[in-house]
Amino acid sequence: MFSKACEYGIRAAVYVALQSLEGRRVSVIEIAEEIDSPIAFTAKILQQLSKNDIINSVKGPTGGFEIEREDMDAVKLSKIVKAIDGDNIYVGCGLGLRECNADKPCPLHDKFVDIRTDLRTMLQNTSLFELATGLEVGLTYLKR
Amino acid sequence: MFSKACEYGIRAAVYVALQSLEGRRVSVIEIAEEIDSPIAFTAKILQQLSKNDIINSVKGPTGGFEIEREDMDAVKLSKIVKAIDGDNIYVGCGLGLRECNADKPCPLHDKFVDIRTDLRTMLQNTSLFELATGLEVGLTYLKR
DNA sequence: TCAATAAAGGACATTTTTGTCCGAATTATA
DNA sequence: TATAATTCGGACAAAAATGTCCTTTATTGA
Repeated sequence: MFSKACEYGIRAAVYVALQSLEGRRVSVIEIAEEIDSPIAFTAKILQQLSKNDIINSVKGPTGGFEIEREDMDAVKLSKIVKAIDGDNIYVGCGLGLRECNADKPCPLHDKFVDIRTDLRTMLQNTSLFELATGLEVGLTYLKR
Repeated sequence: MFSKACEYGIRAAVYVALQSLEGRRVSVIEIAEEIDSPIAFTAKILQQLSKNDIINSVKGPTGGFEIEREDMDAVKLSKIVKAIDGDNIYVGCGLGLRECNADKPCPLHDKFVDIRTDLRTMLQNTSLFELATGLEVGLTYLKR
């Protein structure tokens, strides 16, 4: 569904949000540890998130990654997915046709439209804050 | 969503079904031409489909691929997807966690369950026959 | 100012996916 | 029986995704 990079990216962003709620800025090493991901690869992904204004990065001692409380509401999953995987998941054709649409549909088009729309809606409506609070309360997990 | 191999596999299977409805057995070359896919790669995928009893293959002159009318009903998309991509798409965790379930859910678990279930249901309920007939009537397309 | 800390960035390595090539096996038909 | 058409199977090639390493840059605080 999502690429590995995107999975790590979402998990990392949620962890950063959770810690920012506690007022803590976190390092790549801590993030990778807490979401169980390869450190250097995670660092690359965090750079992408930072460049796409999804999280903030601060260099130097006491540096790390963080996200403002208001951005947690503004940043929806769709923004993260688009930044890392592009939007082909919920825009492209299920069978890989370039020009698949209601006028010239692939055999799966109609059946796919609903699922794709549900997925898009879910990603566009789910904020980082929402996901972070579930974690905060101990209802959800980011590892294993 | 699906791998390229799986996209080609579904398109190939639908084309074989369509031609079998007309009583024609088709070659790899014709299939690749009609679904706009790389020939040799498509040949490998057809082998997989054949080994998984999704389509039949016949060697030698006048040989090619075909599928029985009754198998078109029995073969659902889920069988093709499982044969090529495995069932991780609609079974695995959206964020890549190995042990994600209702007891120990990832932050996206609840929101993903519905979409994943819809996808699984759709794949399990859609037969090759159904897809082939849409093509036959000229309502859908396999190229571009 | 200097040392230590942390992200940024580039080069490289590994693995997986996608794709190609070619000879072997099978079989219809002349 | 010989030939040609076709799939099968293995080895190889290329591209993309995943992952690592090391140097540079920025910044803090002693």
